Amino acid sequence: MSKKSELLAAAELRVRDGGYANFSFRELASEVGIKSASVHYHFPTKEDLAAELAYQYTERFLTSLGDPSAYVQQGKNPIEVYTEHFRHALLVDKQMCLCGLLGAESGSLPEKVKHETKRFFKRNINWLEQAYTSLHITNSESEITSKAMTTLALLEGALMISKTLDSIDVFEHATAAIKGLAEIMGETTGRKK
Amino acid sequence: MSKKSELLAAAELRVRDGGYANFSFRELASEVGIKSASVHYHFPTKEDLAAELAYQYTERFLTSLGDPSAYVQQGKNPIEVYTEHFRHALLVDKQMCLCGLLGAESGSLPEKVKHETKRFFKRNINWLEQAYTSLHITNSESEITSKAMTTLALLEGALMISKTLDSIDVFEHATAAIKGLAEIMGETTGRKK
DNA sequence: ACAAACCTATCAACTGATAGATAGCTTAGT
DNA sequence: ACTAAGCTATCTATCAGTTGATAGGTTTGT
Repeated sequence: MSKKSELLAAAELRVRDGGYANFSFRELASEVGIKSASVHYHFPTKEDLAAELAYQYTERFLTSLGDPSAYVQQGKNPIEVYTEHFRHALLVDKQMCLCGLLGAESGSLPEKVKHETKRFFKRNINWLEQAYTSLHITNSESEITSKAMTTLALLEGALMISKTLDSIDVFEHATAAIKGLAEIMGETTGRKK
Repeated sequence: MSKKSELLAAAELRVRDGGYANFSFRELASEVGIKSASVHYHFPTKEDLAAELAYQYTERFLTSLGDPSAYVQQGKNPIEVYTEHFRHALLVDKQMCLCGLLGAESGSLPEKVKHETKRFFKRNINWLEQAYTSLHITNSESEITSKAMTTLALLEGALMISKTLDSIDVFEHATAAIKGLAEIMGETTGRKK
C-alpha cells in the first residue's frame, strides 16, 4: 500500500470517529512513518485530503454494493444487502458512516469536502431507487424515490443513534421497519386502504 | 441575558454548525464582549461548557414539546407536533439538531458531553413512546418502542441529509413515511397480512 | 538528467488553561 | 454604623502545546 493510501486509511479512522477536525497532518504522518511536511506533497491542503477521502469512500462503497438488479436476478433482496453494509459499519467497524458524520458537520465544511459528501448521498439515493425499481413491487416513480430517501435517512439516523447509545436496538428496529417499507408506502401514498 | 447564557447561545450556534471542535473560548468571549479567561470562570473546561450546553438543549427541547398525551386530548397528533420541531430546525434555524451532530461525533467526545448526548436520545425515545401509547393505535409495548426509535432515527437522518443536500425533499418524504408508520408496523410485526 | 518522494527547519496563528490582580457587591460580627 | 470577610465577575499576562502551511534541500530510482 502506498503512503498516500496509508494516509487516507489513517484519516478515515479518525474522521469516522470525530469528524473533519479529528485528524491532523502530524498525526497521520507519524502513523504512517513520514513527516508532516511530506503529507502536503500528496495532498496540498487538508481540504484536498478530506475531499479525496470522501470521494474514494463513496467509490469503494458503491463498488462494494455492486449492481442492485443483479441481486434480484439471484433471488436476493438488494435492500437487505444495503442494510447489511450499514450493520457492518456499526458492528464490525464500530464506526460511523464517513459521510454521515461529514454531512452532520456540513455547515462548516470546506467547499470541496461538502461537495463530495453531497455526491455520496445522491449516489446512494440513486442506487436505492434502482434497487426498489428492480424489486418492482410498487409502480410510481415518486413512491420509489420516497422509499429510497426514507431508507437512507433511516439507516444514517439509526447508525448514529445506536452508536451513541452503545446499543444495537435502534438499528435493529430501523432495519425491521425498512423490511416493512414495501408494503407500507403503497398503503399510505395515494391509495387509501 | 447573563453572560453565561450568552456564551451558551453563541456556542450552540457554532456546535450545531460544525460540532464540538467548531468553537473556541476566544471566539465565544469576543462575541459576548468579555475575555477568554473569563469564560473559564463560568465553565472550568471546554468539556463542562459543552456538557451544560447539551443538558440545557435537552431540557429546552422537552419543555417545548410538553406532555404528549395532552395533544391527544386536544385532538392533535403528538407525532406531528414532534416532526414540526425538526422541521423548524431545518427551515427556520437552518441548523442541525445539537445532539444529532454530537451523536455523530460521539466516538471522540469527552465523557460528560457524550453522557448528555445519550440522555437526549433516551429522553426523546421515551417521549415518543408516550406519544404512541397515547394514540393507542397499536397494542404491544415492543411495537411502540419500535415506532418511537424508528421515528427518531428517521428524523435525525433526514434532517442531516436534507441539510447536506440543501433540499427539503428527503425530509418531506421521511415525515410522510412517519405518518404512515401507524398502519405500517401493525402489518409487518407479528401479523401477516 | 530528471522527477517522484521524502526530508529539515521554520512560520504565524490559534488552542485550552492558569496565576494573580482588581473592582464591586453582600453578608455577618461587633 | 462600621468593618472585616468573602463572593462574583471580570481583567492582564502568559504558558505550553498544536495546528496547517511553506521554502528549500536531499535521496532514490529510472
